[in-house]
Amino acid sequence: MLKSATNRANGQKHSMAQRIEQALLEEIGTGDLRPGQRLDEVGLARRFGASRTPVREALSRLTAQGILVQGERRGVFVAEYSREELSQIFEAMHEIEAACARIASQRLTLLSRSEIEAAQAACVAAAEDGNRPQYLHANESFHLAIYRATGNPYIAEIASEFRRRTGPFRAKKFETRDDLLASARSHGELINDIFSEDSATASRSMRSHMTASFLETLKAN
Amino acid sequence: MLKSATNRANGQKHSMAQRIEQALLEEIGTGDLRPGQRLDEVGLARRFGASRTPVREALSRLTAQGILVQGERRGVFVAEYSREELSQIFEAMHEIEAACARIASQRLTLLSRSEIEAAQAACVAAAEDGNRPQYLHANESFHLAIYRATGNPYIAEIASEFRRRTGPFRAKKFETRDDLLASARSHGELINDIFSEDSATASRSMRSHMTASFLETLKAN
DNA sequence: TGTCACAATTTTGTATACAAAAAGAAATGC
DNA sequence: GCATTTCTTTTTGTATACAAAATTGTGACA
Repeated sequence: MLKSATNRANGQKHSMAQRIEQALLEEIGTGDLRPGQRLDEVGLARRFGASRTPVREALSRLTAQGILVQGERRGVFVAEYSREELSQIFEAMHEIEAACARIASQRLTLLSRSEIEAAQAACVAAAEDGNRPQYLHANESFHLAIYRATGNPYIAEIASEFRRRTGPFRAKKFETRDDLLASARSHGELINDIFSEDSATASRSMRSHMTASFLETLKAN
Repeated sequence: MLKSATNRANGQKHSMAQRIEQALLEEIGTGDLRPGQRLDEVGLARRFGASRTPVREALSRLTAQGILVQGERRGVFVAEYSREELSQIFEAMHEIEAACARIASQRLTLLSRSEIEAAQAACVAAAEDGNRPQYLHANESFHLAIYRATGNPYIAEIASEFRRRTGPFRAKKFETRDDLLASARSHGELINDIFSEDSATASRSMRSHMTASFLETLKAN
């Protein structure tokens, strides 16, 4: 297959490698690709109508981010964590998220306040509709809005990365409409504390939100 | 060039792509490759006696880690940060390192205590000799020992990553023998506080160590 | 002298080929 | 029947080729 059939044949402005990376990230995030599942280079290449080269590049980058892992034997797999590992990852997230909440509460601007509130409104709407995929998306936006509110893209990036890594595990805990409503309520309290302009309160509140989230996640896995 | 000339021709058990990644990481860490410098694919390929394929893989992974950045125009560059960006990165490190110190102080084992003490002894020795490269290495080991003492490989990895990213900037501040001695003394206080078994003290002490380090780094850049 | 067009060059992304290594399967010996 | 060896198949890593895009260089023309 010649180059001419790759880039412009579809509507994307990104390279094939980037598109594959995004697509895999999406499928892992939504749980279409399960933890522990093997990713076959030639299979993916066929699926995306590309050669192994861009597939390899995508896998390599996802591996560098810890989303995928190089198996002991052969092949690349969707990262799979034991309860012990999951607890360590959540401990790390716990720390980062708490720091984000503290910094965000110290630096709130009108813009970031609005973004957080808008995201929360979307969460509530999706929860009331019992629309799971929409809630998952709104929930990500909500946390991203808090990360952005820190004004520090480096912390925000770390936090997002952990969120991507734990996506498939956290996703499982949103089964019923009540799960969504409970999560949205929890957001509400969190917002109050972040907007309270007392950074210690904000940080403590985020810790408690994360602890709850972790317990739910453990139950669902 | 055929494959037979690649893997076993040298003494490494890693793939060419991994060796290139390591080599570049090393050179960036020591400052041989300066921030802002362009990395040419074909040039690197020639230099390592390989083709563009493994070079590309190495660059791609280093880019995913934020060590390198994709230039606006063409080419991949060693990441270069403005004072503003540097301050944001140090803020993030600040948070992570403080969390590490706190957790480490809560979980100290005989082993991790010994590792930290051994690393510090190496720092002191290198500082007294005025041996800069050796001090740089011992300094890394010291901080790595603290990260390991958290018992949490995920936090440790984040902390290490930041350390790699800021390596070339921090390295500049160790010019004279007195710089090394001052840094080693600062470690001494930090150890005392981490070993004090009061995690709040440990965290506060690390914050002050990092703040000092940041000020020194800013002066040197 | 400046600017526009257009040719030459470099750089990037992808495809394909192939050899080494590993895993799996079949055959051989005990 | 089980262990060991040998043969196949799959998978991985790398080299090379090539076309599209971007950059640079060059010259014509106003």
